[in-house]
Amino acid sequence: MDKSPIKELLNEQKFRLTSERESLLDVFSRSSSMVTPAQLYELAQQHDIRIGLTTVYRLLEVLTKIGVATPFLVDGTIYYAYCGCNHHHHFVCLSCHRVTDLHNSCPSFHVPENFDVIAHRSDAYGTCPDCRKASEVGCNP
Amino acid sequence: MDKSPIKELLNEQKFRLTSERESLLDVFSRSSSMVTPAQLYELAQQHDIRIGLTTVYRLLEVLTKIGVATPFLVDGTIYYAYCGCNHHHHFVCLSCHRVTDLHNSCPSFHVPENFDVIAHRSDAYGTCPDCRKASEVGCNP
DNA sequence: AAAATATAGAAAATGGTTTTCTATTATTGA
DNA sequence: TCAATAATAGAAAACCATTTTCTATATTTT
Repeated sequence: MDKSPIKELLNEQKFRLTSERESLLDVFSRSSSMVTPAQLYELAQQHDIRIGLTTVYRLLEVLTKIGVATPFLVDGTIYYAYCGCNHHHHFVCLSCHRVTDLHNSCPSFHVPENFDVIAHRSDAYGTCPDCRKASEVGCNP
Repeated sequence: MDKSPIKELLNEQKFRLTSERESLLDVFSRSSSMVTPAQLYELAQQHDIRIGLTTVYRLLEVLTKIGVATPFLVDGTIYYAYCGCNHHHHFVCLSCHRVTDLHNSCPSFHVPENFDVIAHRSDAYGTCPDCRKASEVGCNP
């Protein structure tokens, strides 16, 4: 993956792309599901990346600030999805938490006078093909 | 406000609308901003409603389950907005957390084959007229 | 009315997240 | 290049929102 655009975004706000963050970012960007900080920490360890949990929290924080990560609240727990550098919407599987990027056109919000829209979220939730199949097969009472 | 549709929704899942919940629901539904559990607890106390913080958490939990409350994650903290019984979208002021209901048509999500959309969220974030004015006036360096 | 079920609330426990502090590492600037 | 400044890493402790326990009370159901 090309990290230079992310590096630029980071630099704009005086954030540094250290080797720890770079490896962690690699793991994060390759994950097809959204992950909790603890899960990302776990993932990193499986890839022999030795970093502290604190570092994971801090990376997710800066990535969220620059828009490369997006936090999701599902059933009370906070997950982060890797979003790269361009705006899009998401389909989130409520069963396996896999995230599929959607490239629909953005909805138009008709807000009252003098309201200033500076961001929006527009995401779909449901069941992905795999989980759908699994639930159909496994449902044997 | 008419609580009977909410009461029905609660009953469907064997939840009870006790007097504590009823008063708390009144306060919650009249709040124009989204609130944290602690803030709702605070609000209740100001209205001389003596309930425990635990009860606030539990009410928000059941209201979320029946779709009458919606949790929002803003800057790492979880807020709940009162949503009543009909689906709509939201404008959230990032400054004062006031919530304005939007009644736009729902966006159409074009998902790949065999993806099953069962819910969606589509919300706008920005600055409300009051906060916009405040920031313009108060910005005196 | 009696039995079963759900709720209220205080107190304690839990656990995700943040803070603190020190040692490194990277960037700036003389 | 060599300081000086600023940002980061990481372990440990602190913090605090949320959940769990447990007992008493209230509401449904039978």
